[in-house]
Amino acid sequence: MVSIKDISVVCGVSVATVSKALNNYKDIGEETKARICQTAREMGYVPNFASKVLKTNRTYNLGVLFKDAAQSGLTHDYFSYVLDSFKETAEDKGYDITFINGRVTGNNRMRYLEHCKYRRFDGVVMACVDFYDPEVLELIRSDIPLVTIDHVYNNRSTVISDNVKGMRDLVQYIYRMGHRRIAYIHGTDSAVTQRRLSSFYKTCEDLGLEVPPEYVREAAYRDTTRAWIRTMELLRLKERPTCILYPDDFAYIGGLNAITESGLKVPDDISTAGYDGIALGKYLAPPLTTLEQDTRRLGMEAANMLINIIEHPKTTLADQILVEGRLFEGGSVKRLPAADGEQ
Amino acid sequence: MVSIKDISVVCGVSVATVSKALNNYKDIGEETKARICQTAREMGYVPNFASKVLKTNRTYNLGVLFKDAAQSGLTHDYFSYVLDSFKETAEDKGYDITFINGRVTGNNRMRYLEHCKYRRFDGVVMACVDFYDPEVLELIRSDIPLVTIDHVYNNRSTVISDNVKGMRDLVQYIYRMGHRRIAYIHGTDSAVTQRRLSSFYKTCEDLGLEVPPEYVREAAYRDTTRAWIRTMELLRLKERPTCILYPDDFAYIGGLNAITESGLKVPDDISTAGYDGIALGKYLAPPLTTLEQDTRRLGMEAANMLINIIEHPKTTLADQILVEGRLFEGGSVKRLPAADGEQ
DNA sequence: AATGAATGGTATCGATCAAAGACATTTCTG
DNA sequence: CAGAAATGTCTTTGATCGATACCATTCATT
Repeated sequence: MVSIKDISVVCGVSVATVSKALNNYKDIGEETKARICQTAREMGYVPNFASKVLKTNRTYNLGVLFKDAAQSGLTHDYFSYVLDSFKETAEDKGYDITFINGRVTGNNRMRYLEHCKYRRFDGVVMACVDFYDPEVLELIRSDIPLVTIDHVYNNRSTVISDNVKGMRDLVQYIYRMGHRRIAYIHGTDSAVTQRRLSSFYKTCEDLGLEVPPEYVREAAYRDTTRAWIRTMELLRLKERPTCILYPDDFAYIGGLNAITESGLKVPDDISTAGYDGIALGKYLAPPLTTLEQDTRRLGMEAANMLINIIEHPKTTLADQILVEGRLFEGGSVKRLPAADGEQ
Repeated sequence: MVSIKDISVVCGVSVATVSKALNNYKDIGEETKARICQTAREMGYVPNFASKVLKTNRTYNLGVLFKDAAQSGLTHDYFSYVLDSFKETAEDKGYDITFINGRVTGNNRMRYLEHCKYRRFDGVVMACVDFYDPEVLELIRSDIPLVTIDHVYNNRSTVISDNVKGMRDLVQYIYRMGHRRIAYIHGTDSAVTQRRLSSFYKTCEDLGLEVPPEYVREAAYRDTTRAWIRTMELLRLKERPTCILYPDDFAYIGGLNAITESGLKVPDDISTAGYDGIALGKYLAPPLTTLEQDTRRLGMEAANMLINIIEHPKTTLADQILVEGRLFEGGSVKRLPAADGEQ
């Protein structure tokens, strides 16, 4: 591997001069600079990242922490979109992406924070993690620049999908379609779930809908089996809902199977809606009505926010960006004759 | 940040001794070692990765190159599974994962190889890339330990999904189900496509099936629109096929829509089969018959292979691991009355 | 005196950075 | 106007980041 030392010898200058030439310092002769850069190129010089980091303490590497309950890893169809967009944006600005994990060295395991310190990430983004995990909290409390996605901590910047508005839009739409008996199979407890659930209740209340307790049930995100069970329970109720909301589009598939197996059809016999807007939903028959999260913008905003914190630590206060979703009108919500004269 | 220097001061020993203690050298007193390790822990010592790399030239970081034609990035539903498994395996062995890209620094863009050299990856895995891209070839020809997935190069190790056997299994199954007019919408030209396509022809020939040229058409992988068009073309043929094979499960969705829009039903009016075995396929109605690729094993083998090359460079020759898939019998292939007396 | 175990000294990896030096040019001063 | 001082431009020197590795040293034991 060729180093600046090698270049300095060839060009007959000192290493410092080479370093300056390659880093575009102003106090260097135009001609010398050109000659050095030219030589560097010819010799196939690639800077040594390790020694650079050692001196500058900047890695241009960002850590990504992600670990959902279902262990879906990179195959998570909401997060993988967000991450992809995050990656694109970060790479455009010269940052690389490395995954944070409980790094193994010998027989020791590093905690997340240790791993971040070890790799000297300039910053960290986290999503979908167990936000009460002590290791996660330790990372949050550290002084590493950090952005969370879909979870708010004190003094930490966040990009968050607007679940309150999203759920409201969804419920209002369903209401406008004439539904008055709306059930909600919600995800397990988390900040996201809480926000969606309270928005669900609030919106129903505003619309003058009563929500029988048995209409609200829990099933883990992306858990098709559980969604199947909950759907069956709802279908067996004496007063069956006319529309069921699911934790997410993927879990919905389980619900859809339950409905089909019960000899019912969407949307003729029962209406449904999901949440997320994953690719597959559009191709179901009928296409699933859902609240499409703006994954591109979520990832992009998170990356910009994080890089901003890294590059302007002084001027950046803990901030919060709310990213709105968009209602996707599939065909899974049937228009009912309005129960009380609404259009 | 605490360094071994700090520890050496506290313990009253030299930095060399601390280094030895922390790295489990044998020529060090048990007691001293214990004391040093204890102190290091108490002081919250985390080794400085950069200086370590500078001396040892080992980063324990692997580069991942992935860029498919459709730019699906991390959301690719075959690759994201492979990568996830690769990541798990690598992390278990103490390696981290970073994405390779045309890294941007200032106004220069690094080529893939430069990026790898810069980050000093111990090894590289590549999948789904344009294998004829000059930058990719440059990387292939370099001396960096490297494993490719689903593409064979001279002198480079590969993990490859057994597309020949996969396609054969699929076609034979369809034949056993009584089908004699089988169409194949294949992906665009690539090693994978070639293998599947020639296996398709070969198997048909072995089974004594003639394949009219108009039964074989092309549509890019994951391209639902193109699959829709090709399906429509096939459905309009005078002698319509009884079964259509698709490039992959995702593209199939486009085909399914074409079929539905034509007023036909799967499998009653026409049978279908995909390739890949993505999660969604099982939840379609009927579940899609497909050749499920063993993504877990592909990722795992690739990681093991790569780490093996890195850690035993001498003893490891360029190798090739074939990973078999598994036929998933969904319900999309209808049993037909056997045309010629087979069971 | 020879052996072996434990520990220490120090050059080194490849870059950056502050400070100093070389040299030419401009400005000042008597 | 000559010579000294100051200024500015470009380049070099050498310390430094934190760990490793080789070789040297110390001291107890055989």
